[in-house]
Amino acid sequence: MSLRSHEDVMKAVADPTRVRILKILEEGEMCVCQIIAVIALGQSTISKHLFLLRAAGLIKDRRDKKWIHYSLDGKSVNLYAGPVLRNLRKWLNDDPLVLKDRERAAMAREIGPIAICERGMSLPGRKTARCRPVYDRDAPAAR
Amino acid sequence: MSLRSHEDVMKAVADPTRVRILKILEEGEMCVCQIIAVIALGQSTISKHLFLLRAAGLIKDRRDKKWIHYSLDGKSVNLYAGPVLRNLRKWLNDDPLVLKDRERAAMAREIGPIAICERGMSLPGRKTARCRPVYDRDAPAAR
DNA sequence: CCACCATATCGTCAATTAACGAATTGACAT
DNA sequence: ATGTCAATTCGTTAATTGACGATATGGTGG
Repeated sequence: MSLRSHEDVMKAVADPTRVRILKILEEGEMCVCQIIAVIALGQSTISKHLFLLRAAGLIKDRRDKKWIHYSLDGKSVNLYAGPVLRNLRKWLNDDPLVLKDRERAAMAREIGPIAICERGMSLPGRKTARCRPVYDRDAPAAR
Repeated sequence: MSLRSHEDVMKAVADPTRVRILKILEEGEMCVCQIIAVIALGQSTISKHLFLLRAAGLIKDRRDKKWIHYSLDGKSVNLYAGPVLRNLRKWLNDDPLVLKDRERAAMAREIGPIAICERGMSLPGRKTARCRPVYDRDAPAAR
């Protein structure tokens, strides 16, 4: 446990997309297809993010039938993972994007993996506009 | 205080060089030329790192005569800075590179800014070999 | 034991980042 | 006022990163 593993964890939580994933996992485990639907980025992109989060010891996975469910790793081998997850739980709970993700995550949980995969890993969303919440670092501060 | 400022702080501590700087500042404030001598990277490189750490609210600066002294920012405006600094204080205290930096920092403090600047911002070091402690992410685990 | 399909991996591209040396800045001290 | 010099900013380069679409993998369920 030294600079190396510290770097892994900090780099993992330095990316807003990965933080968004961690924040929706706070509510409970989720399968990959659901995470893809909520975050609305390419499947390979999400897969890579999950790989990095797991490599950092922040999340763990479990297979159930055709689906792989990810969840926060409560007892990580990485010394730094626990405290970081505990801080995160207290933080960002009023961030607009995190809130929106939570809503979408709730929807994804209701719908369930089967229906989400059938729909091509997307959420219902509004009929007209493409509804994909994105993180824009340079967006004006929340209203 | 949301994803944006969280990102700033986490990105700041995701870089091992910046962590090394924070760890030597734990022992007390230091002027730029001393930090350069301890970390042994280019002057402009260190200056950039200090800029990012300050932008993240992790450190603050103070001018004394010709020298600018940096120190950990105990009461940062960035909500995330305090907890992160507090964690860091507990962490990495047995990392080989951090330990070596501490020795060099002690030396730099003894010598003082004046002498260090005269020496071209370097520490005495062993007579023969170029003695520059570097972080190698892929180095075999510490002996 | 085979086909399917959820997930992982690969290859590519654009954007970001960390390093360097050179040029600039600006406070101090004459 | 002005030269000095510690520190910052600039410009370049190589390495890393995040995104994508296409392809590969391997567990499930027939």
